[in-house]
Amino acid sequence: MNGPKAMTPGMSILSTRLSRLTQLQPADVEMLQAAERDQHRFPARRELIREGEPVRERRALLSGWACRQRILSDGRRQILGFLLPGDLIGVCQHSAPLASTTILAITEIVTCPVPAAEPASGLAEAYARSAALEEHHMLAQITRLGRLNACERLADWLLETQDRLGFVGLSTADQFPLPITQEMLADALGLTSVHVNRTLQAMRRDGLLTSRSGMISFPDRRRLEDMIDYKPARVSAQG
Amino acid sequence: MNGPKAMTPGMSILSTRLSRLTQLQPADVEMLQAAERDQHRFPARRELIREGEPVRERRALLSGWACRQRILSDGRRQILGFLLPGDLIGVCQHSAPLASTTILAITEIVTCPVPAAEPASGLAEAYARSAALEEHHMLAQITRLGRLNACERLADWLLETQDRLGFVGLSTADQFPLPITQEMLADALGLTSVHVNRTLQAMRRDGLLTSRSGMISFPDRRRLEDMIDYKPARVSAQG
DNA sequence: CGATCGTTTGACAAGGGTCAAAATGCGTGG
DNA sequence: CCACGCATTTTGACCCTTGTCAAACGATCG
Repeated sequence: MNGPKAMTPGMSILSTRLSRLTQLQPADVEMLQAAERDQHRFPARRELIREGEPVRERRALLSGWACRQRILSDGRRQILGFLLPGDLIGVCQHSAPLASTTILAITEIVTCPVPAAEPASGLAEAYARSAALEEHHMLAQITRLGRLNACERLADWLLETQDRLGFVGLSTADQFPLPITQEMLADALGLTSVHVNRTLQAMRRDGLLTSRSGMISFPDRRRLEDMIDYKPARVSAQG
Repeated sequence: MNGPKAMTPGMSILSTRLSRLTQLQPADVEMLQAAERDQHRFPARRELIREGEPVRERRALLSGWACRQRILSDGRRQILGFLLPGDLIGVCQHSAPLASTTILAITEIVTCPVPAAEPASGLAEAYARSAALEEHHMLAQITRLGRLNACERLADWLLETQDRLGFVGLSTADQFPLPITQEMLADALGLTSVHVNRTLQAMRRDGLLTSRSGMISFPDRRRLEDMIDYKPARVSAQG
């Protein structure tokens, strides 16, 4: 578990990501950067929100990894998705919302509050596009679990994750951090950790990926993309 | 394929569902009922929206079933979710949205336009809660595909579907219409139609369900619920 | 230098997939 | 009212991907 060290303390990840989602007014960027100064730190393994409880406040992730998860009554776990730096947590349009999932810090994480947006403002548009992206990820997850085999699931998820990290400048062209265990990967991809392990080994043998000390890289990303017909997320006609 | 006949032509399904989601002003209800008069009919198998194309208008489903689906390059299909009477289609907060999935009419369907809502109005709240419910269904779908076996997937999906239909008065306590083929069920649940068939037979043998001419009923719904630890959707602290 | 967590390996089992064909149901037209 | 044609459901035999259980190995940290 060595992700946090690899990530910068998040100087302005939130405003970076949101202004890449849509053009923001300078006043909005300032407001976001002010909010980012109000940082709150959580240790790894801490639950931020528990499924079914009222959502108190809207927060954004500035650094570290978190996940949304559900535990079944017999102990099986499903990781519904991962939260990466720049992502919004619990931002939702209706009043009195209940948390739809538990949110768990994977590494140590830093969060900040998310300023409220005027209706129809650029900021509101950015939040809406962020939500649309999140929906896109959920749909991708459904397709992965429903119709892809183990190798395809891994490839698809890794490509998506590299894109998401790259979007906020946390992935270089050739490598990115992966601060999660194979067991978490298994719980996210609907597999067992044993099978994830074997599939990763096979992919390494085939030259599809290499990894060392929590960093992943693709010798030939194009080949991976072609293998599973990967398409990057696209949510709006503008940008 | 005999669902449509079993459903009423949708006198006021939309306003019924939305006002069950949150308290609405009489003026809002009137506006919705006016919108419902502007009906548009689509034949079964027609694509309403194609993935990646701009979303032109917001519509609501008044009667019939539709689904959101994705086709992989080699022909595999994943059904991401089903749209039932009262559901909103393509309602989204940001400008210039692109359709995240193709939407396909399963039976013949009737739709109407969805009136725009004032920010912070009761109507806006209703739309937001509808979106939250939709997110809930996607999360349930992820858990189903990731961590439930074939029988559990069927049971979980059937219970959820009965609840959704019951919410708009389309399910009596003991039976509800299921106007879809086993192959569609397979594409939704990440299985093959052969396996869906065998699993359904096993469930009938075990007295978990009975079906005849497109109607499903549960001899003992409680038993099914206990079997998979089913919890009905809950999205807001109020109601 | 144990203790602990995570990764790796092996042998075996099983849930679910594949392929192909038969049976059933159903709408249509004569 | 019957017969035909198509879609859907059902069945059988066989196989493969993935899961299970258990143990060994490796790294990291107090």
